[in-house]
Amino acid sequence: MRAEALKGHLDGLLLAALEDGPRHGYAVKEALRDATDGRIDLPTGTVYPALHRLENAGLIKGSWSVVGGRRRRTYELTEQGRRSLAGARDHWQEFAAVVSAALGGGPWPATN
Amino acid sequence: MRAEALKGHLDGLLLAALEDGPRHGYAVKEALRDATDGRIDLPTGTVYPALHRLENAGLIKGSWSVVGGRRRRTYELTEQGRRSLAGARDHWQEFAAVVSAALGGGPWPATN
DNA sequence: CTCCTATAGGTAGAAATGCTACATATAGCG
DNA sequence: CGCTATATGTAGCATTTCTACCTATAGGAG
Repeated sequence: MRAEALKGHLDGLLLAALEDGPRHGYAVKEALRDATDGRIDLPTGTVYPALHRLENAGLIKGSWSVVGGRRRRTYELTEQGRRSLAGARDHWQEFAAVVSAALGGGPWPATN
Repeated sequence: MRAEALKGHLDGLLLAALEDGPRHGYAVKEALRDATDGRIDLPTGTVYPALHRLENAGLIKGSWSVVGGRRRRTYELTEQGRRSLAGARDHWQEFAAVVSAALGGGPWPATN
């Protein structure tokens, strides 16, 4: 799947991956990959900066821990993040409907 | 509608607007706006560069004319453009299905 | 023990793409 | 005459994802 197609929709997906409970960054990447049958397999250079962005925006909150000798930064949704996720779902629905209609091909309005 | 959401999907929409026959740039913009009930109302600074990109890529072919004292550049799909449009539709279908599934919320696979 | 892979986090710089703001020019209406 | 719609265009900005790197630990293969 052309990954650039995600532009503008990744944040919602990352938030959704955290909806069921806290996860660390690497687990978010894996969850997204597994949930989409491998079709969305983000490079780490995309995941980590995106999580930092979301944290800076106050949509998720991270905390350090050490598990099995490896340090982890575990993220969870903030209240604002939950609201943002709900908004992302609404926007996606509208966006998908509009693009599907326009692309799918019904007759286009006549223009001179 | 958040306009950045279009990133990566605009080309397909522009190609679709030309599927039924040639149109000039301004008409493409209007057709897209009318077909989407005003939800996709692109600024000219988006439309014209995008059409130039598509022409450079060989997906559309433009030609100058003068109608009512105004110069127009009329575009039509090339064969390659038609194939690209078909591909864009396929990619959109898959993309929309994957994002809808991941965002829509079924249970996420467990990860430690 | 050493090498390789998976796990875990990260940054720097490039590439793509849509937007804002501006510039130009004609037609037509009030 | 000025304003709006039509018609095309460019320059530079902003955002976002990607590629290519770097660091480090755990654990299995050899």
